[in-house]
Amino acid sequence: MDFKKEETLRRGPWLEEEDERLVKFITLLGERRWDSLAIVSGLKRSGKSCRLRWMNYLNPSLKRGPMSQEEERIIFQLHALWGNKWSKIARRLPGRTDNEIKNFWRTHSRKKEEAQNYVKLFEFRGKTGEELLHKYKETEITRTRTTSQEHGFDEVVSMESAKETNCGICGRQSYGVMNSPYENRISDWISEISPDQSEANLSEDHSSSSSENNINIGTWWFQETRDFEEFSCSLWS
DNA sequence: AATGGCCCCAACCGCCGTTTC
DNA sequence: AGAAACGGCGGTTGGGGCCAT
Repeated sequence: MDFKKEETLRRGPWLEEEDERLVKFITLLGERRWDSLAIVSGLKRSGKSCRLRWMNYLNPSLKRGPMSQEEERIIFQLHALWGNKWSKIARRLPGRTDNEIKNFWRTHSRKKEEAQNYVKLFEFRGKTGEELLHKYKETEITRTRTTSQEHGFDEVVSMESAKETNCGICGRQSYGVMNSPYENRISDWISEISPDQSEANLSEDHSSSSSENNINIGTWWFQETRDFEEFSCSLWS
């Protein structure tokens, strides 16, 4: 890339004004031609950086907040199946990004591994280790709840709730997806520009969420891997 | 109150495959 | 056909926040 051009590019955390400008231009021009979009918008960012910011943070279809148990289970199982194919795994979890899943995995796989090592150690000493696993799960639930509260979300649905389990990976609301002030602002920007379109997207989300399916994904997925793949793919169509 | 260590996650980097011209 | 631009992906980094000391 041109050295002079690169020299003037901004890096590091995005400012609110930059986010707002980016959202406006994406709404006008669409999610493509990122280099051109970066230039036209006047943002002193690379196209790649703009794309990443949108894909990983600004896109209103993204979920916020901690992973549900169902999501965690899916991540662990798919990782066992596919390895570090984060984007592939992310496609099975609408609203979650590869980056998010990658970060989640790095954090929690280590914890889980540690817990399992303890279990092995205690089993070796003649104990069951179930108590430790239980303890681990408890701390994870506590973590999840406090994290949600820290971020100021409107509602937190218990990870044990039957509603959430039944809705699986269907829709944002079924996850107890909450509206952080920042997320609300992004939605406002978009609706300011094209209220019709955002409305349409919302209703589309609703229909594609297929809550009528009422399927407990977590319990049957491993017996019905193929069906699940088809089901989750259909969420994206 | 200061500080050092740890965790989390947004952002960046480099590579590679695909698309466009 | 080939070069350049674009987009996607996985790995890595850096900074902010939290917590224990």
